[in-house]
Amino acid sequence: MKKENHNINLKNSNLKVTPQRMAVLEALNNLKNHPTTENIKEYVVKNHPNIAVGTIYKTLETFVEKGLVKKVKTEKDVMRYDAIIENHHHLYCEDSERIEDFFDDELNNMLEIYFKKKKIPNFKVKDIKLQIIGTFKGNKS
Amino acid sequence: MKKENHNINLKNSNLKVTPQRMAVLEALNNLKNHPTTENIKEYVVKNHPNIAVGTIYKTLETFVEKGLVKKVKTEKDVMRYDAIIENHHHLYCEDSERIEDFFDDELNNMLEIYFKKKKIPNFKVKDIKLQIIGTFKGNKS
DNA sequence: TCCTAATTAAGAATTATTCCTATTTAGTAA
DNA sequence: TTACTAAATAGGAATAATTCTTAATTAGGA
Ligand SMILES: [Mn+2]
Ligand SMILES: [Mn+2]
Ligand SMILES: [Zn+2]
Ligand SMILES: [Zn+2]
Repeated sequence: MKKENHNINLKNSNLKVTPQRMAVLEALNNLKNHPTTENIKEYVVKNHPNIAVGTIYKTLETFVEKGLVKKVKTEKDVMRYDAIIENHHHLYCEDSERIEDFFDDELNNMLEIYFKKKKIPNFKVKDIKLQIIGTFKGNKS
Repeated sequence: MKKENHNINLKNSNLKVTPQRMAVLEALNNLKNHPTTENIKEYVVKNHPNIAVGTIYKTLETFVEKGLVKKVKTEKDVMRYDAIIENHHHLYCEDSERIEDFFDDELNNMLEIYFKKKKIPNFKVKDIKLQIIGTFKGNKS
């Protein structure tokens, strides 16, 4: 994703375009595996050695509020972020911190149809995400 | 769930039966909404005013290790625990901290069949959990 | 170019959780 | 029963992630 797009995304959200925000957006788009704030800091610091860590926290919070990024649910004490906004699911590795994206339109359709037919009493479904837990075969975990 | 069962669960896990562990188990079984450590502490303290908060953390960690309870994935900074071990899904309220259990064998079967047929490359599925996000209608949120 | 509300840097403060260690205790075996 | 000992707990210090505070800086508009 190019700088132009970041620029546009920020403006669309009524956010001032600052070097710090551009840097965090770039980190989010380049880092895989649903980065922690720490991961993002490490990436950003390369080009912006003077950025304050509080700014990164604040920036991420702002981005979540504006819907530019999403938080990823985990059972750990560190927050992780997802630069991909479109609906998708996650593969959680049982023995490492690896979390991969999983896209599957067929699955989404199946679930949509299922829950359209079978209502949940007293609950209005807005979104469904799968946590697919298991292990990655082969390559680096 | 009666005290007898707690007793048995602990012994089966090779854990000494202590008043503290009994109390935490009882709290877990009585508190709904996937309690935090704080919730559990508040409950336990009623009958065990002298329990140390560190003991509750340690006890919960031990229970998770032994598979007596599970952690619940959230995007918050407080851990939440689930006394229900059998496979089930969760309804997450968008506007509150409410998380309810959702059991659905038909859904589980559908998913099992789906993923049996459609393999995920390089990933061995062990477990699938749905996060069903939305809002509760009516009653107290 | 100037103005000002928004943003940032820096570091203190907070919160949840973990760690440490002296003391206590559950379970076991004499 | 009693004594023993590994395991568990209490109490409090330490840590780690995150949030808060405030003075200085800056982006974007007039
Ligand atoms: Mn979490
Ligand atoms: Mn924390
Ligand atoms: Zn993702
Ligand atoms: Zn549950």
